[in-house]
Amino acid sequence: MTANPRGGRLTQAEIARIAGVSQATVSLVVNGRDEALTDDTRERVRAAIERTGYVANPIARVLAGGRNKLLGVHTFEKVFPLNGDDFYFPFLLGIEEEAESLGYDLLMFTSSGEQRRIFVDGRSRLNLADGALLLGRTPDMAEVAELARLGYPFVFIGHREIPGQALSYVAADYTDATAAVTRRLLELGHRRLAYLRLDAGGGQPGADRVAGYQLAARSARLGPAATPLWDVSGVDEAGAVLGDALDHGITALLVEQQILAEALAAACAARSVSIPADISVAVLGDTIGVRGSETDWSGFQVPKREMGAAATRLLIDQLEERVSRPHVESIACRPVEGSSIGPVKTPLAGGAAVPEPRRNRSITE
Amino acid sequence: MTANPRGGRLTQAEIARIAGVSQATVSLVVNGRDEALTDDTRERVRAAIERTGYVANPIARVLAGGRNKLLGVHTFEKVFPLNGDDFYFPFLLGIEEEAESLGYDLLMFTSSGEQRRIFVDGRSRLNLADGALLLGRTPDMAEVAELARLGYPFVFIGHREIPGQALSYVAADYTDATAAVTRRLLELGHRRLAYLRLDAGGGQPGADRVAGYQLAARSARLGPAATPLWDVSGVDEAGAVLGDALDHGITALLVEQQILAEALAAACAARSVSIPADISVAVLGDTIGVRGSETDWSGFQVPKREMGAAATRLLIDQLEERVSRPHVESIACRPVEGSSIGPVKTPLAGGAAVPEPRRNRSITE
DNA sequence: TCCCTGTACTTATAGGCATTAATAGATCAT
DNA sequence: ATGATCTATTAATGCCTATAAGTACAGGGA
Repeated sequence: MTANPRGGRLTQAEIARIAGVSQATVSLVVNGRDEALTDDTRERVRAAIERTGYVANPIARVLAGGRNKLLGVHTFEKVFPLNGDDFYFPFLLGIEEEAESLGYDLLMFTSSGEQRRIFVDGRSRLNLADGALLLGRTPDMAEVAELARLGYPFVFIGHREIPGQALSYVAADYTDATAAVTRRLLELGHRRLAYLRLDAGGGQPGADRVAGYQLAARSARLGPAATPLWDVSGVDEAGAVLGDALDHGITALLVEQQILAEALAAACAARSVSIPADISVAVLGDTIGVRGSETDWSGFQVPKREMGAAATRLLIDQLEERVSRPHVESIACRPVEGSSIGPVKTPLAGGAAVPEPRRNRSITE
Repeated sequence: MTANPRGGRLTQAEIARIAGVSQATVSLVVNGRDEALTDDTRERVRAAIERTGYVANPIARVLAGGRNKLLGVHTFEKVFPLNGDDFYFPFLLGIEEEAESLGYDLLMFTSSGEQRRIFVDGRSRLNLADGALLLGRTPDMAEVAELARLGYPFVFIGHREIPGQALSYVAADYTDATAAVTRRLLELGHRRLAYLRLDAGGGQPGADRVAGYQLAARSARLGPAATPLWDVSGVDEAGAVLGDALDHGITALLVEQQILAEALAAACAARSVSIPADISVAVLGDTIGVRGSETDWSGFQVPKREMGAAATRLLIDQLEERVSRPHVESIACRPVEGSSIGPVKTPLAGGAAVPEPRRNRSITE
């Protein structure tokens, strides 16, 4: 709170004194509820505000039950991570742009620990803001559920579900995007595909992608056996996975994480296997841990910026009661043509199921 | 504000009612100032708190305390820029960490336009926070001066001066760091150096670097003529600059912007000139516009994270009146040994001044 | 008995704002 | 002139907590 040049704090009472009106009148002007006021009164108050640079104290405002045009941003991990990972950056970009254009400021909550908590001692500091945007790869859903139960307005960025609790969220349509990539590969003549993911995939977004993959496969009358799902436990397994794929006549890979695709590319280079001439590889948008790439990967991109903007818009719409809560919004992913997929090399007579991989490549579902 | 499950809000007054004491007594227990209380009273209050799950409302708490534990962050350009430039990122990292550990949250001000304004309609939203951190390559110093005039507590990240106005800022010691790099080159036997910068350099930080360069040169009894300053108008000029340098027997370059150094590296590669065997190149910390590099540049790094942390600490110290305002802090840059400088190839007999470059390479000062 | 000194609390207030009920003043009809 | 009806503004209240100031009571000394 700024001290005014003359010592005392800058409050509505002070403005009122300067303008020769009551504190209540200042409050009316500040909040635009000044229809009833004389132009003269309004102007005197405005002039005093202008001259002093007065701004309402958000704390007092919240306490008094008002709104403060502050949007909370809670991330379940550090916003600005040490390792230079850009995960949050594009989201924040969209959030900032949209908040800016709608006249809201951002309140970024800091909190210690790797896993950040909303509730500390049973209370949430989010209350400082009118509503909040929640981001994070590893949210504590118990905390989110509690927040929802309390009726606090928030929008999650990313598809999140709580059983028996409807949530507001803005999600990329991974299912649709993955289905589109899968169909594209089928169009190119591929009949033996595999879906690869690290560490059993990334929660709900991962599950959505797999759903799209299987959906497209079923539509093309490819059964589960012909469209396997391989869990890879680390990028160092890339070589072995590639071997398995080639051994079993797989001609196209859908890879959830780009970092895994990069490892595959290295493995391909080592064996003189060409992408896409020998094998097509599509990347499904997850760029965790990647900084730059030699390859122009085909697949799709997650519209992070748009998601951030849409979530911000949605939250503000809810706060200003233009949209009922909860509300879900879906954003299409940006398809990337790229150069890592191509027509199948030697189309096989369809129908032969893909055999089990040799080693610890488990097939899920 | 969290609602009590049973409908009414859970306040100290409510706890007091349950425990049969006054609200003030509850406050005393909550804040551990209960030395004067009977064990019995204390226990009754504690039991009531326990049973209801009451926790003090942080908002009312700060209102009563007069501070809101909010630190404003104002950037004179977009915080999250479109082009993926990480300029602000490391600063924010340090700010976030320090704010977190000192119990402050961050209020990021959004505002439209490329050049962001502190004052909109004659008022400053910074007042929302207890104090603010200011960042930016192109600050509007008139606005900063106005802020200082109003007595608003702020700390600038980066060396900034306003004539006749003392400011608080945390700056990297470019002068010292550049002097150190220069001395290192002199130790390696170089006697013909040049300082290269794009677009007439980067304001105050640029001026500080040049000062360090010239300081070290003078100490080594090299006059201005032997230590020229070349302004380069664009990276596409790198080839020509390199030609000039080689023609004139210059063996070491101090390059303000890494992006210019990258262009020089490309030019060297094109002419089969080796860095550092044929020419030494030191980079003076400015990484604007660079994403990754093939070269392990010698020179120094700007301690952005430390600067952010130090500025945050300084601001909080000022707010909590442990340090008087204004206050200036200097942070040493991290020297980088790197592999782009080496001993001079063919030491010349010293003393010969560097001739003027042929073309539009102007020598400043 | 009266005063004094603690002790164990309570009362009152501030902190800055939003909001509602109340009031003074002006206008109008009767 | 009197009340009725508006209109512009203010006084009062609540939000929840921390804290300074105050009070009631007990015990001890003179």
